[in-house]
Amino acid sequence: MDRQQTEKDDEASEQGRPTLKTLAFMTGLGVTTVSRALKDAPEIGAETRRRVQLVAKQIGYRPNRAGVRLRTGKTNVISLVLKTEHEIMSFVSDIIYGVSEVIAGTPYHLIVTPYSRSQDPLDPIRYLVETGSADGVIISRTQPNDPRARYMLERGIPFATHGRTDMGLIHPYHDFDNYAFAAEAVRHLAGIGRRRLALLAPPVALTYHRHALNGFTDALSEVGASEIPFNTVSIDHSIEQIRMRTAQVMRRDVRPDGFVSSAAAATLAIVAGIEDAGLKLGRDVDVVSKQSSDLLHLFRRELLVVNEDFRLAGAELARSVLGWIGGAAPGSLQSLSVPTEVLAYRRSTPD
Amino acid sequence: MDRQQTEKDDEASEQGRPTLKTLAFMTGLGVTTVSRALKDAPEIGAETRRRVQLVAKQIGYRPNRAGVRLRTGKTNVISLVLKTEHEIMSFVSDIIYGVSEVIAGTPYHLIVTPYSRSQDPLDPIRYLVETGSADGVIISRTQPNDPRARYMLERGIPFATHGRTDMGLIHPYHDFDNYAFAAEAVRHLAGIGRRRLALLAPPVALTYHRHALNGFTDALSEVGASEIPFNTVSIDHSIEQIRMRTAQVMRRDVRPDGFVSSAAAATLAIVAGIEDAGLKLGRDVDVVSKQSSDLLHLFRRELLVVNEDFRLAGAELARSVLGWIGGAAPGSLQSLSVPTEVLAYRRSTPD
DNA sequence: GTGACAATCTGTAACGTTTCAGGATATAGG
DNA sequence: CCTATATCCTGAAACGTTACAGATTGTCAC
Repeated sequence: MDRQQTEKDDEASEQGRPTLKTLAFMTGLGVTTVSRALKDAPEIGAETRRRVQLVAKQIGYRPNRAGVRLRTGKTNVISLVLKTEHEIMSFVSDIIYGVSEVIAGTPYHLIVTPYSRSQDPLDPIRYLVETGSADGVIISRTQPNDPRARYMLERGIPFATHGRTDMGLIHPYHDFDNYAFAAEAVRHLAGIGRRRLALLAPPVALTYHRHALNGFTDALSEVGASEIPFNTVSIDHSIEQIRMRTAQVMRRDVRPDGFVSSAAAATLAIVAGIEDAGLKLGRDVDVVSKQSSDLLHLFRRELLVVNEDFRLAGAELARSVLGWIGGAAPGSLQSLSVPTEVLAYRRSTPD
Repeated sequence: MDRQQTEKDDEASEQGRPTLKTLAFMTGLGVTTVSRALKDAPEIGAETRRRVQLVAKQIGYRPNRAGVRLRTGKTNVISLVLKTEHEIMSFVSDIIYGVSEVIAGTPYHLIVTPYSRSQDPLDPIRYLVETGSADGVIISRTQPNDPRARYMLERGIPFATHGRTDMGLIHPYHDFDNYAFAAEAVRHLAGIGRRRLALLAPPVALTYHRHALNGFTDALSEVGASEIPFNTVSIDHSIEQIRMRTAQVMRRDVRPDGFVSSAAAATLAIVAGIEDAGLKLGRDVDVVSKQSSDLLHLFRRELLVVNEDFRLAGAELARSVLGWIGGAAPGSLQSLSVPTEVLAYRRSTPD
């Protein structure tokens, strides 16, 4: 009797999770054949292929990620790079859910790679690229001239940015149309008689600062309203800073009668500042704000809102990265989310 | 001249990232020696050790994760298992930041493993364990008799729960003391003259439902106040449902003059419901709410709040899991976060 | 001088996968 | 009957790491 098989018997009867070797033993085929059969290689007979796949499914075979990764370099990982500073009413959970939605049912895992304020934003990217820790990367807080995007383009690693760059380089992105948002907001405010408008913009360093600003000023001249400068704060400032600054500007003789706010949390601060100055929302001043969940109307029903869907953003970003990894042209993986119209929950009548 | 070295020369002069082989070539040592030297093994000469470590640092050697994982089974991954349903004002970003904080500077990566409402919560856990995808797991939405905790205990995989179980089994957890929160809230409301209190509790299935409820009822009898039943909704219900239900109960003859709310988003709904019924916060009724970021006082300054720090929770959970992986006793890795006292921003005087 | 022993170091194998370079068999062409 | 070719399958090697089982020194006791 042939006892050279002893080793193989042992291996295959071991308890651990099944490997290609297990499958090979069970089907009586070679490891190579099994590997090929599982990925529908054409040089494997149709019947063999079905047989292998059946057995694999039956015993719940799952390729060992470490094995694949070591051999091929493919990590099956998408990394979401995040700044860990506390953003109040943060949208990152929504982005994560959006990404998750898309990669569920793919072999991809989502890893979250954090960096802190004190760090160079390039650090985590370098780490990921140098250690080959991910097949694709998603970044946010995108800048017009973004060193991270440039770096990844140079190394040829697929990525997508939340927000656009402005370097003449082509890469996948998803962005909310902040130009349209700001412009619509201004038009709406003008439509209800507001003439002196202030913009609480995103931080200057980020690309969408300019988008929002341009939409704001373009619409201002279109409707013939004027701007009250409000650029000493941005939505990155603290609630308290925005609140104080708002109160200050509202106490002036020439004060805004309308605000455009690029973030929901900041809007709370603006409203607080307005009320600190003894003025009333909806009567003395109106505020149009972006929001990512439908909460602002509970806060003050006079608030005017435009919705931004971060879960959608996450999903689009994930789709883009996977698309690039899958070989699609980066230029074809760009999307822009069109704002909803300005929504008024209920306006109190000015008296 | 010895040209048997040709192969080795080639390998070491390749461009890719350095491996043990590269280091071995550069130092003139064997791969095994290098591997040992890097982990301070005692059988390596002190000088050799320093030399290897110096070179490794110089050329920026980083162990290949796939190699380690394949050989040892160690993934250097912590998985955070999350339900992906849209939670408004979600705290998951804070938890993620807290976890990140702790695992920064360790070789660990954080992967987010989602599951959706429709799925068995055990599914993602089974996946992780069966595929050996993580060295440690963090779960939330913990139940008194939690199948996930039981499963992981059986398989011996380190984990920590956000919230406690009640199965007589010992495992690491971090929890906010919701008993103390609810009790304190009741005492505070009683202290300002409120006698008929309603509790908006966490969903019944979760362990901290009972904690909150017990704290609530114990304190009620302690201060001699009475409960207005409000258990047809929980903080898992939609804003609209909570709002409607609040308005209903506030229109009754015998209505609450105080609420204890276990979540900030739900509090917005409660307040909206109160005002729907034509009543005034701070005059007709007071509300004590948990909050995880300091926003509620902007919403209505009459709100009474207790802060819960989810970033801390994330950090503690990460520390617990790492501790367990590191061999600490699970029983020593449990922590309970004591609530801050009830904070009043500013109360309007009842008239 | 020799055996024992400690101190350092090293090669080989293995983890699970895919790729490379074939090998075996059958079919067809001449 | 032999060769060419297509079809289907296979073993060996490699990815980077660690564990195992030595190998090579030098030192010391006797």
